[in-house]
Amino acid sequence: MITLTERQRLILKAIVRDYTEGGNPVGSKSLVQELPVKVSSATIRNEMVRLEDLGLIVKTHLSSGRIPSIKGYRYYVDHILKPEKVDGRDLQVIQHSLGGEFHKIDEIVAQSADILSQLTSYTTFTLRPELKDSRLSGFRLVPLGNHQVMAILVTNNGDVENQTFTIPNDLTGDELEPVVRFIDDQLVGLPLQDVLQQLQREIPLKLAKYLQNPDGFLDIFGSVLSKAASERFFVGGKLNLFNYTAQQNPKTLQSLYSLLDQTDNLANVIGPPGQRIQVRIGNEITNDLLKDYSLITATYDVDRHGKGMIAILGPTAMPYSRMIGLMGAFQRELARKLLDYYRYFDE
Amino acid sequence: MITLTERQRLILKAIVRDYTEGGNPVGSKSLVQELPVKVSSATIRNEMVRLEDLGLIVKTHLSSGRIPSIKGYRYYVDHILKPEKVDGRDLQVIQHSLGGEFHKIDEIVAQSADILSQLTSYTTFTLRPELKDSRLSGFRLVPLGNHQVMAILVTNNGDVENQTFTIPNDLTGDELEPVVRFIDDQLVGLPLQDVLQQLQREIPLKLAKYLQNPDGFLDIFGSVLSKAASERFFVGGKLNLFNYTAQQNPKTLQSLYSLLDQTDNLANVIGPPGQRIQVRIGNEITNDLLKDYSLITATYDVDRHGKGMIAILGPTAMPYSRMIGLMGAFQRELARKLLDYYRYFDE
DNA sequence: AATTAGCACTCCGAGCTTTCGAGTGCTAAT
DNA sequence: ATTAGCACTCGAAAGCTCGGAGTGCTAATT
Repeated sequence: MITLTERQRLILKAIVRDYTEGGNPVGSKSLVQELPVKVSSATIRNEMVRLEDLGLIVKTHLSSGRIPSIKGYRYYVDHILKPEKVDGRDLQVIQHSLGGEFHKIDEIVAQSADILSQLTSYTTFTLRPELKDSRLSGFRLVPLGNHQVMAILVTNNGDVENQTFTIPNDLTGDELEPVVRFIDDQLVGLPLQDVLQQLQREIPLKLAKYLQNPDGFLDIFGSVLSKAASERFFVGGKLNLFNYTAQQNPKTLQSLYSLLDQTDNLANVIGPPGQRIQVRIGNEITNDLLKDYSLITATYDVDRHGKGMIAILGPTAMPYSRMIGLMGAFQRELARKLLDYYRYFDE
Repeated sequence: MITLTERQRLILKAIVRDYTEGGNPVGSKSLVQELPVKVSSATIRNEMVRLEDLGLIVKTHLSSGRIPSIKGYRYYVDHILKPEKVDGRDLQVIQHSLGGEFHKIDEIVAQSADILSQLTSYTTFTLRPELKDSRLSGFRLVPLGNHQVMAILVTNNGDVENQTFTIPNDLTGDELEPVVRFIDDQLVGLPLQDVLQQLQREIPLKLAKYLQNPDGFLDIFGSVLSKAASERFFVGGKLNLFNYTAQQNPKTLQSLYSLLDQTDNLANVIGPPGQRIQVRIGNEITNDLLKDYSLITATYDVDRHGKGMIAILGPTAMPYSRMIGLMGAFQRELARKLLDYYRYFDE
């Protein structure tokens, strides 16, 4: 456990702030003017030697100013930083953008990623409230004519998933009736996870009683079901990558872009829902591509409708204080909006 | 009209090829070895002076080798180039990727953009066969319970568009019946364009006979309808931008990315369906951001189901011959696949 | 014991110079 | 009409200088 004197903390704080704002290593002379205590540059230099011994700041070369190390950011975030009160205008932007009418959870969550990236100028991810606790509340097969049929799956949370299939022969209501009855009797009310499991074994057996050849139906049902039960990430502000990654080589940028396009990887990056707000800095992120970035994640809680996540990806030199304040506000607003949305389906 | 001697054409052709492959300005000495005719470097230099006077090649500085000008590429494409026979493996990739089973036109067309970008290492756009000639062949309102209703629109080409709406009160079959009857009687069979027009004036009036308060329904119907009637572009290989644009500054790259993300702009870039294969080079493209790139567009024809487009965006120094050959093959394969797909809905 | 002034030392980066090689245009000879 | 020969040009890479910002250390001061 590292303990710092008050003056050392002030110096570390000032170094973090200066470097984050200006992007240049910070020297002892410029600190003299900024510190609230009156000391000479030589004293600051002596203190900096101690901070460096503790591994909190480093030099870029033998006679350069100092920049915070990962450990330094860590200490700053854990022990110095106070979340900034969120700006009134920012709050207004959030409330206004979430204020409109939405017809899908996914729309709200996708929109959230965009707002957050706009407010931060960084890249953001959002994950909708987990689907694993959702229950199947309805399934429809709508014949569209022309050898097409649309399968629609509805959950108790109001999520709707659908897919159109082309089939060899048109279906009639009579053929569908036993299938629909089977679903209603046996599966409605079960968590999607359970249905997904049963799909492997029980369902084909049971369905055999109702249908001659259940394979076609199983494909359709399984496909919509797994679509409905899969996690979905939304990414906002991909273009912002260009802004905070300027000095890097283009290959790295390309890899990053590619990472952000494969949204199924993002689950590993963000990690499971956890404490309310979490900051991971540099190599604390379990992905080598992101070892020079920082990731702020937050879990939002929509009561019994599950938990979701929001995340901000940016440079390690990031205005953490503002970001964390913003995250807190967003967390609350999003949870509130979603609760409001879910009210429809609770009655 | 420019006329060149045979030797001049050979020189221009070699310059285009060398520069396209190597990326460096081409000098007289290296050409000596490559030309099929035996001449000295001095002779080539003399010829190059003439080609430069005609504006077909330029120097990057006073004593550098030559690179083709836009006019030079133009001449090459129009008068020298022969489309390369498409590689057997490439053809196999195309056929295999289009060979699978699809449930939507859009899936096929989106997949096409990906295949083409993979084969070319460039960025590609595809536009599905125009929807404007599609006719409305069905409309459904499916109550999902929980204050939700799904609107489904089907066209005679088998396109299905759907959207879920949250409504204040649950609908019953009885309430929907007159609306569905109205659509069937009055609108089914009409081109989507016509329906869209009527939506402004006639439909609200006529609907008043059937429904007390038609506004809610009009919103829903209009929303799905305009979704169904809108053009949609698919972009493939956005990441490839990083490869063929390396030397450019990152700001340009960012703008380009942004352009490709706003797919509604792409209609202007690609232009209307036209001749079968068209090459636009540098400033011939009506978009300043693309003035250092080339665009190859092709129109594919699916008989009475309309025409669509495919396009390749790459550097001006592009292996045109291979690209055009590939474009031709792709054009045919895609048209064939789509015809095959449409067969279902023709019966 | 903590702080500070003074100073020699380090290193980066911007700008300048040098050098090398590839390429050109021109002239005169073939 | 073609070619050999040659002086000339320019860019890119490598080497150089120099100023500025910053450091650590020592000795003096509080």
